[in-house]
Amino acid sequence: MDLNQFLPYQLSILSLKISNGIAEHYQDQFGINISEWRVLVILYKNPDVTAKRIAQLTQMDKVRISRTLKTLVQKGYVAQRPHPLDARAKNYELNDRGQYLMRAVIPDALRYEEELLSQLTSDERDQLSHLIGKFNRILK
Amino acid sequence: MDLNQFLPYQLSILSLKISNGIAEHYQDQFGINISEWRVLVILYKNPDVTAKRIAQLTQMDKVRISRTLKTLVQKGYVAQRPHPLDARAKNYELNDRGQYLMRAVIPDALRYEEELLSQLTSDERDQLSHLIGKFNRILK
DNA sequence: TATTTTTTGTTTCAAATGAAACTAAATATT
DNA sequence: AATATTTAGTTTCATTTGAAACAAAAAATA
Repeated sequence: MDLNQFLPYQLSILSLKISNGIAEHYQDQFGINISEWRVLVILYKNPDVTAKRIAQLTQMDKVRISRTLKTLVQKGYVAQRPHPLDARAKNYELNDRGQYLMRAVIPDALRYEEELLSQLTSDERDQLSHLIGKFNRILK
Repeated sequence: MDLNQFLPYQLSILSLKISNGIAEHYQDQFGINISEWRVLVILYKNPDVTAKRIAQLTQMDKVRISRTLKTLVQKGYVAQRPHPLDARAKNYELNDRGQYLMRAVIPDALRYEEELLSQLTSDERDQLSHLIGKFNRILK
């Protein structure tokens, strides 16, 4: 009964450790916070997403998503268009400025990840990505 | 350059997924929030800890720790005593009520973890615990 | 040993957060 | 078709959060 090993606890500490370091860097370097970063990643990968879809993909609160999208539109990184099938929803996508931003941020992010992953063996890297995938499937 | 695979991002989503589910349960069942839970875990494992030590162990902000400890003392789960060597600091430890609480909470927490881990193979479980340990060493 | 710097922890205050209530539209039910 | 229910997203408001300023003690330096 070793609580030091308690998984959710360990995982949240680990996740905090990693994102604490990253958050400050993003703010200083690009003027975006973690919420904005998460939403930008989704928008970068997905052409037309609604707030609901972002909620599903990020596990973020809908209020937070609503406000983050508003900010990103105000900052001029994101375009919003009416949803063709649902008048309540909007489709969001990166505009040119957003694309440009992401092309600056991503290499930076990947460099950080690289630095972290370089300290794992190739087997460990495989295991890690396998485990993350598996957990995400388990947790719906 | 697959951002879906971006580790810090994946990890924070995963960690959120897991703790979102847990947080509500702890609040309903035991009236404690995640901050309190984290500090209680530390106090359960360590006999005499200061706020500083808790910060090191949990990655939590010092203001949050200060307030969480105050709450836990008020709720009657934690005793505080002057630090023998440093008049600025205090030593904290679970009192009887705190011990009693943890003996109720822990089996519950472990049951949840069990449920999660039962969906991994024995190899995957080993890999997971190895990886968490390794990351924690890498990240100081 | 007097003075400066650093460390530990708390308080203040402005910003971030999210539950609850709300609007408006879509879907289901009668 | 009319009405009720559910869904998508926003606003309000009370709470949580943490940066910055602070107090007090310890450690370092002169």
